[in-house]
Amino acid sequence: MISRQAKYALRALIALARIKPGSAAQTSDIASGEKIPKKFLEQILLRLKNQGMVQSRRGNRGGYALLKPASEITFAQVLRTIDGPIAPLPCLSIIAYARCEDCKDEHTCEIRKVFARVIEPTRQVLERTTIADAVAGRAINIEALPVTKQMA
Amino acid sequence: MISRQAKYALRALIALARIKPGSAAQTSDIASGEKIPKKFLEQILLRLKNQGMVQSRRGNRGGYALLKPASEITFAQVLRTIDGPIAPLPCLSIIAYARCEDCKDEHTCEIRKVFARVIEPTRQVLERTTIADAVAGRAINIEALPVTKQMA
DNA sequence: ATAATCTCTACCTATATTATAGAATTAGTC
DNA sequence: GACTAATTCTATAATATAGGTAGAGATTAT
Repeated sequence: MISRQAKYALRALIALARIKPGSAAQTSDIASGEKIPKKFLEQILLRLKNQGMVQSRRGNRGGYALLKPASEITFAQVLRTIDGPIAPLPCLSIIAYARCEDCKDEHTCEIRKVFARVIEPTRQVLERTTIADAVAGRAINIEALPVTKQMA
Repeated sequence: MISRQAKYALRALIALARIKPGSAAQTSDIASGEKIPKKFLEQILLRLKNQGMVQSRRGNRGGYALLKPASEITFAQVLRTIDGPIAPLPCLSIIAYARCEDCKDEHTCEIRKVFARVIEPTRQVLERTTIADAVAGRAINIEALPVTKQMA
């Protein structure tokens, strides 16, 4: 399960992608429009800002706007920013690899092999699907994805 | 990330699948062999027993053994027993479906659509891979999986 | 009997999740 | 310049989850 926070982040980014380019949306508007607790959303937007996904303007008539084009913000980036690694095992994580302390041999670990097969298509989808895709209502078709070889 | 408990459960089941049929393995042996805290493993085996995956004998020379053939215990079953739903969103769960309270319309939710694509191949692998596969060292090849249509 | 083992319940600690509160800062507007 | 509306930042809190420990009780083989 992804966290509620991650879901909120995706919804907020989608909302920001929908506003007129050049304009900004205020936290309150997004919060009420998406039914997200306002002060909670503030923190989420702040994290997205620190990651360089959105920009903000303070003060009267301030608000948030996307910093990068929606087509360059992937679901994977958002999930990694909010929830951390996408991988089901530490030893399969790209952004936070860690050896399983209790694993005898990573290369022969059968559990790892199974989850390597699991995470592969997941990454394919999450890294190729962007906020723009979500806004446009075109989720990537899994059948169109090239099949890649097993990870090393 | 799957929980450590789930990883322990999988390893314990694999260990049980390796012992001589008809015999039993004791918690202590599995615990030391797999580097799992013994009392923690006890609880895990108990849960697996209550789910009908393993059987136990108490008292002197007691222990655990698989109740079902290893080829009939899937990774998905184990994960669901220990960690709960496999789905990334409540609204995509088979075993614990729940509407997202803050979702306007489930059928047009773009986030849901994306994660529906994500969970599909994951389920394919986890529901087809068994403890026997892991023991035999043959993880299912993702390329061999039939591609299915999008979920409704 | 007794020793070994599973069974069951309770407990504990640390961390993550999901928020809420409020003061500080900034920027537009009158 | 004062006012107001907004973000920024930090702190706090309630709740849940994860990971593990403890120990009494039940059961079985010897």
